[in-house]
Amino acid sequence: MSRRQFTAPTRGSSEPPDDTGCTVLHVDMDAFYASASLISRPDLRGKPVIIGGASGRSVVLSATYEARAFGVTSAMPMARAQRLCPQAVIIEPDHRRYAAISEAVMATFATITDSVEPLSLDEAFLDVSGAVRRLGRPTRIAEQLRDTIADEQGITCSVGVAATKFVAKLASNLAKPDGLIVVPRDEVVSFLHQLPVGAIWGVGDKTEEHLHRLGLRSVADLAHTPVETLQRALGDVAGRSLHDLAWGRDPRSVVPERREKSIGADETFAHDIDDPVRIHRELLRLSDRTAARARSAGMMGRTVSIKVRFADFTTITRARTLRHHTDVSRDIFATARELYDRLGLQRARIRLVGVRLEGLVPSAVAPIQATLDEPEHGWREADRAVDRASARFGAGSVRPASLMPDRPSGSNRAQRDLS
DNA sequence: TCTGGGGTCCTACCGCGG
DNA sequence: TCTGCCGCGGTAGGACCC
Repeated sequence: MSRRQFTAPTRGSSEPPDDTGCTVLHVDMDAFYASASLISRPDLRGKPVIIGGASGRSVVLSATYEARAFGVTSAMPMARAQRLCPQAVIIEPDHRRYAAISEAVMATFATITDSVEPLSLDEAFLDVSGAVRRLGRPTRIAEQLRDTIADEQGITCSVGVAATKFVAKLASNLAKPDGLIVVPRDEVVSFLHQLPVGAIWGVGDKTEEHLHRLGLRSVADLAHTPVETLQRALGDVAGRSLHDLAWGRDPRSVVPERREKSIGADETFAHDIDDPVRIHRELLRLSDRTAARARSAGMMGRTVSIKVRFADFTTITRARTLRHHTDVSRDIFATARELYDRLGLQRARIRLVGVRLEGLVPSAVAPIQATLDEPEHGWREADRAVDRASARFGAGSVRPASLMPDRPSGSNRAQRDLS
């Protein structure tokens, strides 16, 4: 495997860049889902491959660089991706495999430093300041990391090495695929100022458009705009933060083990629906899934929110904060259903519904409130029994009657099951 | 072109209590 | 008793990320 060892960002010399003080590494797997899927399909290496669902409304999860050459990008509707690259092989996502590889990669990170901040399955920040004496300079650590991951997992990654998270992240992005970029401390400003505003982490389509309207196209433009002007345009926090980032100022440190603040599930229907019974059934299924995931994470939440997206793509959310924390499917469903019913939708055409549990705290510290109408062995125990059965016989082996497939009954009976 | 699913963070607004 | 101010929690929506 020929892999780029390092690249200085602003000069073409082959001298190793000065990485003094550059103790933040951003490691990002290259086309992670696609690379992981190809481990078991080596015959597809070097060919255009798209990872995504086969159903009409799914989008591209990832694509090999060969498919990207045809203009296929992640989050693009599958139908469009297939039009752009009809010869591409489509592979259904295998989330278990991705989670397993991610776990192994994170374990490799943990051998380098305790200070690992995962951002998602396929990327993380590492603070290697404590590892330099043991393992060598940051660039050396990054090289070793790339070799280890390639050897052990059979996939490549790109690494950015810098003094701050923000610059390390930009560097790994520019290093893709299969590269390593070090941004020496005294080159940060010149490195940043050559980039377009859209390269900044946190500047998406809307903000980029906004900045373009103000005549700001590069990070240098941003840096030389008075902070007050940016604050007027984007708000106090965003304006100040963008101005700081444009000068390479980023005080954020690597925070290991970030705790999740909400857990939820949503589902886009294959076709827009307007049948309240089907929507209630979907809310039940999503509430069930959300509660099971909260229990498996050992968390309980106090706010239940629902999301409804209509056929025209407008989206609304409604939330209710309960008196006590819960991880009980029945409680979450009852609240979600009430929130939905209160919308008073008269057969509006709905594209997506979602359920989310927010304000999470570890179950161990959440006060458990027994309700007056709850039997001695209450719904929490029933949920736990379902969790145990699911663990033993597979997810979905036990579920509410209304979620059983191929029911011969009509909507009246389904309605009763939900109540 | 026609937009998934999982999240986080920010802003604005409102009602409430001191 | 009324009014204004302020902080806070809750809610809704939007932008963004992978």
